[in-house]
Amino acid sequence: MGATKTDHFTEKQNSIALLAKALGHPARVAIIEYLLKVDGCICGDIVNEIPLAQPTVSQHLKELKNAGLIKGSIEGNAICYCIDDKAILKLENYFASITSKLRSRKKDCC
Amino acid sequence: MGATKTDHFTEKQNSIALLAKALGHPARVAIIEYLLKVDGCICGDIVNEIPLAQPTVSQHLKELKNAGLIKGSIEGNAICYCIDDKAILKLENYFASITSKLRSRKKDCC
DNA sequence: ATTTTATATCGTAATATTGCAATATTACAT
DNA sequence: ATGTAATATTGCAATATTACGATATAAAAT
Repeated sequence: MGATKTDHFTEKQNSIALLAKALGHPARVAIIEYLLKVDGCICGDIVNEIPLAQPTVSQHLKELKNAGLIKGSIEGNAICYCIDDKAILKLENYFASITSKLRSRKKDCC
Repeated sequence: MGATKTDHFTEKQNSIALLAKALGHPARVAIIEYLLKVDGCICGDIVNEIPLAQPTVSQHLKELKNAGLIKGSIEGNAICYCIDDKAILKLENYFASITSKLRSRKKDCC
């Protein structure tokens, strides 16, 4: 069938999966890292930094935006994209809570 | 064409994307959370906890294992799965380094 | 030896993703 | 008004993912 059965899982599980999925492609990881490197918004030139054709980059940007990982606002004839801190923080908190639970684990395993 | 161009990105970008992709499905997030809840290895009964058919769960387990997020070892006629701490730690560190850079960001944006 | 239990693999259908050429849109500059 | 630059959308081909029934495997229990 091929369509994810999101209705069987909790909202939190779905939202984490959505964010993770958006970062599940190296081009999108590279975009995030580039936005981080330029320290703030970036108007234009993302396309030149990512080794993929312009429509493909545009599509990846759209997916990052849909997932809430980046925000974009029109700035003249360019577009200003930047990381949405909240989403990254959500991921950090999630993994931090997992590692904290792992550290307090009693049983040693595997 | 539909095949990810991994060769254009750094190894780190690819490895983060691989881990993120593995968590890019709510069933796999649910599996990780269940392994966390039972505090250690879990031999059997993962299938009963995830609302999907047994072959589907088995496939998701395989993907988590391929990505290095879980380890599995045969334990009689059952199989013992548990979280691989290193992978989760890698993700936590990655997002922590991003948020730390975000916090020290000069420009306020968007 | 046979049955049961736990898990994996195969085959396959439905759907999603990836990538890009072609084209459209939109704002700015001339 | 026309041209240019930046980005988005459309359409499509190649490939990947998701899900599951059927079947295989392998250890434990009877």
